[in-house]
Amino acid sequence: MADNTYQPSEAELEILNVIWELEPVTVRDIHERIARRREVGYTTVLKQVQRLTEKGVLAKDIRDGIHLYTSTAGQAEVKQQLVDKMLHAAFGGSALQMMMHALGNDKVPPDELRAIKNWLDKQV
Amino acid sequence: MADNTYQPSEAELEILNVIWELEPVTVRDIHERIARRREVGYTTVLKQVQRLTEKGVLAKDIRDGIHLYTSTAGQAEVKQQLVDKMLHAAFGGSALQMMMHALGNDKVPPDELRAIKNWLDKQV
DNA sequence: ATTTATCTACGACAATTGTCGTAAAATAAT
DNA sequence: ATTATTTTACGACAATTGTCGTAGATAAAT
Repeated sequence: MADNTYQPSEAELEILNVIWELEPVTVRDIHERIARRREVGYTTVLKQVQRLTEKGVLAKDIRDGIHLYTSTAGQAEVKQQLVDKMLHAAFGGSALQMMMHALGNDKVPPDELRAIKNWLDKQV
Repeated sequence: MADNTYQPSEAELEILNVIWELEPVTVRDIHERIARRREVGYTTVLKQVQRLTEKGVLAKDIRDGIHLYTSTAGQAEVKQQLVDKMLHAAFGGSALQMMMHALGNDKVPPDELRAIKNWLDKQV
């Protein structure tokens, strides 16, 4: 299995997101999902999936001749990782700074804000 | 000047951070700063700076034969941009999700949390 | 002025990323 | 069985990124 701290590229993350939601999945499944939102060739997705498998981030299981993929990387860990990296690279590790950029400018709906406050209350 | 929505790479951001703090700066300044934290050649930094300048993200002003650089990209905008991208790519646009990953696991000090709550109170 | 030291310009290179095309293999349809 | 369809494997390519080395230009020291 992959070490838990893989940093996927953008296209890779797009694929991982589908897998986390639907695993186990075929390449076709993934492509179908992604192609809803943007144009991309089947072989493009396939290649990306094969690379992720090579890297050990995905595991392949051939059942009845059908190639099924699952993730070996934990969703939470990967996302944590991504956030942490940005936190340090862009905000000097200040969660508050990041928050303000994430929430500050407009368009985060008020109920999101309220939900966050709620959650924070439970934390502290 | 660059359009306000440039997405710097990691090494580029590292440089931009120094510039935002100290501009106008020489390449030497930047290199000196970055070399404190990790080993990297002067020409490596120089090249990166030149590329950023080519892209229009930095502006160069030669005064008395000294090459001084400043940023044409707003710090807030660039960071906003980075956060927004991650917000959508990794968390389906849910600020709460992102928050929980940013703050949830461990090591954000309590006073940070309190500061964030404080700030949120003022927002809602 | 000549030499020395410092910067800048330029180009190079390997690794990664996003993207396909083509060919081979496997399945399904007739 | 033959043909057609679908999947997978493989390799290719251009763009980007991170990294320097070398050489030429500039400035400083003697």
